[in-house]
Parts: sequence; C-alpha cells; structure tokens
Amino acid sequence: MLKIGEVAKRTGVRVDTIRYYERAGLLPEPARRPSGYRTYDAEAIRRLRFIRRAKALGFSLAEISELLTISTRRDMQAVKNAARRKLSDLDQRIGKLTHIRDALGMLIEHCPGRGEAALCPILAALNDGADEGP
Amino acid sequence: MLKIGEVAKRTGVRVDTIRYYERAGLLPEPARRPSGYRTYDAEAIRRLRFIRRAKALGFSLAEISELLTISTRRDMQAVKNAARRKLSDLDQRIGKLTHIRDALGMLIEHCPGRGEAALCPILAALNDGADEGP
DNA sequence: CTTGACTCTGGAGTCAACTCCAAGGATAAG
DNA sequence: CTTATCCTTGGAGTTGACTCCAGAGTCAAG
Repeated sequence: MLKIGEVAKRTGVRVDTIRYYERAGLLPEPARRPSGYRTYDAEAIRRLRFIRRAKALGFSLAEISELLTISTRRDMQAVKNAARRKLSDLDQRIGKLTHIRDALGMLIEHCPGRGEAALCPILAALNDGADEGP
Repeated sequence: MLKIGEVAKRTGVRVDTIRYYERAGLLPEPARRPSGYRTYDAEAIRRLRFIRRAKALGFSLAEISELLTISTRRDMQAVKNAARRKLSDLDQRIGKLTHIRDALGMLIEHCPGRGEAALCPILAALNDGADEGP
C-alpha cells in the first residue's frame, strides 16, 4: 500500500492532481491509514495510468470518466464508439487547423517582408480579407 | 459615428466583447456622447475586423495586440516574422494532433467492437500501453 | 409622453484542468 | 529526539476569452 507521494512518482501524476481526480470522481475514495493518510493499491495505479494514456490520446477528463465506466462494464461496442467519436473530433480539429495553416502559409509566401505596408498580403488580408459574417 | 450595438452588428463582434477588447487594450478608448455612450468611427470598425480576421488565422489576443502595434509601425519584417512564428506553431499543433489521431485510428482499426474486453486493443493500450514517463 | 430597445458601470461567473496555499499533524532517517 | 520530508484540509488562484448581471440612465419611434 502506497502513500500518495509514491503513487505520484510511479504514475507521473502530481499529488495535487491525484487529489483533484478524486474530487472529480475519476478515482474512488482511497483507503486511509489511522493517521488519515491516503493509501493506494495496484488498482489505483492502474487507473491513474489509464487516465494518463487516455489523456495522451486526446480524451478530456469527462470523456475519460465515461471511458472508465464503460470499460468496467466491458461494453466493447461503447468503447469503440467513444474512440470513433474522438477520432472524428480530432479529424475536424486537424482539418480546421490545416485550413488556417495553409491560408497563413500562402500569405507568408507572397509577403516580401520589407517595403510598403500596402504591398504586404498579410496585412492586406487582415485589413480587407474576405471572411464569413458581417 | 456609430453606437456600440451598430458596430457589433457590422463587425459580428458582440457588444460585451467589444467592451472587453477595449479593457484588454486592443481597442483605444472611444469617443463618448454627452450621455456617456461610446461612439465609434470607421477606423474602429476596421480594427475590429482586423481582430476578427487575425483570430480566424489562429492568433491569440496577445498576438493580435502585437500585430496591431507592429502593423501601425509598418514594420513589414516584424509582421512577417510574427506570421512565421504562428505558422510553425500551427505546424507543431497539427503534427501533435495527427500523431494522436493516427495512434487512435490504428487502435480502432484493430478493435473488433464486441466480445472479450481482453481482445480490445483500445483498452489494452489504455491499460498497458507504452508511453513516456513512469 | 410612453414604451421598448439600447447603453452605462463594476464586478462576477464560466470553462477545463489543474496548481498553490497555510496551518497543522505524521513519519522516517540518523 | 530532532529534523526534514511528507501528508492533511478547505479553499483560492491561474489561464484565455469571453459572457452575464443588476440597476440605472438614454434614446427613437409612434
């Protein structure tokens, strides 16, 4: 049985963050020593690593909470669906960023980087560019 | 000379947001009517549109503030450099998201979506996957 | 003149995901 | 035993970019 600091070291999740996850309902209330110190078992470590990896895959804490629930229900269909939703979410964000990136890249390519402000396509786009809305 | 609500309509920026930009230093203090109402001229409209477009290109308000300053200094080199920095910033974010996307895509591809939890590569990755750190 | 829509202010609330704090008690190493 | 390090709590602060509020004053149309 480990103290919170040791758990933090082993999982790479800070002490404060572990307590925060507990408050947020991502971790169950841990056992306590007579002194009040939290003690964690191997399952808690596993759960924290699960959270860390899911975060690395772009899931939010709310989504991770859901993932934890359905994974203990062993509902494979639901797990896969959640993953698919996240994938399309990622695709959308990437698409949007790429769109922006390309627009900006084009402007930079055509900017001489010196001389008259009027000749700078970057400023031109910002000042008179077309966009949606009024 | 326009009241703030009319400016909001013409620029697609909400009234509250316009006042917020003023507090944030992105817009100069506007002239006032005797009643205290803010009044805006064409320049203010231009500036708000500039802000909107820069936001659409992925600039933060802090960066936009900088852009506004250097663009009135007509320092083309600085404008281009800011744009370049933002481009590489965008490239990094896109690269990172794409990496995550591909990892998740791979897991989904190999997930049967039914049957034993042990056979689900998504859960496997979350429970035992390799990653950086402890 | 009345009514409804607009505007003013200062400040608080929102979101996510932490991060930090102070004051006090517990524990381990030497 | 002493000291250094750890742990506890409730709560507040952070970031960025808004968004909303109440209560009071202003304006335009009819």
